Amino acid sequence: MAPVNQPKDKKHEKTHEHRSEEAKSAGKRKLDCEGLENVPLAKKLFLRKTSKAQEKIGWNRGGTVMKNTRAFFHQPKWQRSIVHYVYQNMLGGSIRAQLRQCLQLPFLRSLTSYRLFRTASPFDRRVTCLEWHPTHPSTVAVGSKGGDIILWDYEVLTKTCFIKGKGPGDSLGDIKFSPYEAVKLYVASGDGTLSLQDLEGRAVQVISRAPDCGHENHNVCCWYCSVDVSASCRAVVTGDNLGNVVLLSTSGEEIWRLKLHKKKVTHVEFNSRCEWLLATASVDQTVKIWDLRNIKDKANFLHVLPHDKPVNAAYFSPTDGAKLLSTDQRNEIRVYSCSDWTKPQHLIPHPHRQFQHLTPIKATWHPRYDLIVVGRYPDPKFPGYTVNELRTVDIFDGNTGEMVCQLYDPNASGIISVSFNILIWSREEMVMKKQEHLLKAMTEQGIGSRSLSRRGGQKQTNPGTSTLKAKLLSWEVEEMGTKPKDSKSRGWK
DNA sequence: ACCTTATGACCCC
DNA sequence: TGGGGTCCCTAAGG
Repeated sequence: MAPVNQPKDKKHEKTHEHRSEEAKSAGKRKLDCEGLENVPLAKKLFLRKTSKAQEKIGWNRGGTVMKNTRAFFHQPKWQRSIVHYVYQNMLGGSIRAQLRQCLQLPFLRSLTSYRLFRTASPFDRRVTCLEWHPTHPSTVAVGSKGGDIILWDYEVLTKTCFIKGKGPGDSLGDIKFSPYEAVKLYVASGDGTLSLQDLEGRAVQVISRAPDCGHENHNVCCWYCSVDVSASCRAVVTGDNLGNVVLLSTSGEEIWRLKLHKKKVTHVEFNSRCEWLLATASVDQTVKIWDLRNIKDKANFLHVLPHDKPVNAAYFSPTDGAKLLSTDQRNEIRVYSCSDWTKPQHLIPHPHRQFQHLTPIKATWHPRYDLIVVGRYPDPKFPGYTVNELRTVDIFDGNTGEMVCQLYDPNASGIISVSFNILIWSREEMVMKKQEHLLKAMTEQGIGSRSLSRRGGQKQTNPGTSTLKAKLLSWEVEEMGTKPKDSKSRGWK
């Protein structure tokens, strides 16, 4: 399935184990490691993209897979055939750059057949952030403008968990799964707190509070906008709307707080392969690369990457941590390489301009290929604009900068970035199969009939499959009984 | 059909 | 450095 706009699966590879000796002692060169052997099996098994292939061939059965996999891994390199790599790829393991390139092609071919699989609109405000579950392949955590968080397994009808937010002012800038306990989420909120939320209902732990501005309405002037967690450093970074970056221990002790940017820090991120490397992005139109071992003030960054507009995000590539993908607030996507931070390797023109009432659009990496996924917001002022230009999800090759695919489904009206609804895409044949499966479950549970009537005006494209599709597309998490009664929902147009 | 609400970024004093 | 006004121009709910 295709990441909608914010897959951010980097944490799959971001965790402790890989950042071993080499990463610790190394500089930039070590970023480019190809090592597949060190990747823990558990990680390989659960990388999101693998799930479909696994299901298809019935290999998704814990113990057996582990054994087989282990056998494969212990083959000497020279004995390995393409089968080994294909298999390894299916399991989500990291692969050599060349092979990744070669496997990318069939993946791209399958991408063109991706269709909307399921949607959910569980919030009364727009979606502001999304994170894939670190180990469960079909589960996402999604945060809203009102502070709500939903944990949703879209392969199953009734598996969700909903944490109600505080409403206005509790806008969630960013969420990250704890690398230690997957039931916990670090949450940066517009109410000024950085907290560790528990998805199983245990008490919320406030990790940090943005400085009090002294006004009546406490904290309204300062709030955290972004978070990241490093398992190996046992550290959390966060950035606020005034340009401060804070480094904390995972339990909340403040290590330092420095004003590293002139304006809002939209994104902070640890590098997955090099534990001391940190990237920050800001509306001050810069991305800065830092050496965590040596941060004193705003001037002693390793590199500045000046942009022409405010920057929404700067993500390290999950494949090797050696590239950085930035999105500005108008029409540029950039790919930088750690081999030369002085200029972007690719400057991709792309319309995704900032608008007050839209969640900022952020180009993100596919978790296993150097592919870039980004929502298009057609702009009459953008060169090449046409009147009927669609609000697609665009996919670019991160190595060439070429656009390789556009996803579009008329059922998903509006701007298809992380914005108003949660959209899950999957391969067409899988969509059919899975929708049938889910529909059967719905009928069995006697819960299929009311969703259609409640939701007028949905456009249907194919009369043959429309009923089925409409039911699943309009299916709301609300009907699973997890949505609070006082929360109004948004349906499909 | 029309109005309201929604804590973004920038410019100016 | 901070408050007020303006512009960017979506989308749902009443």
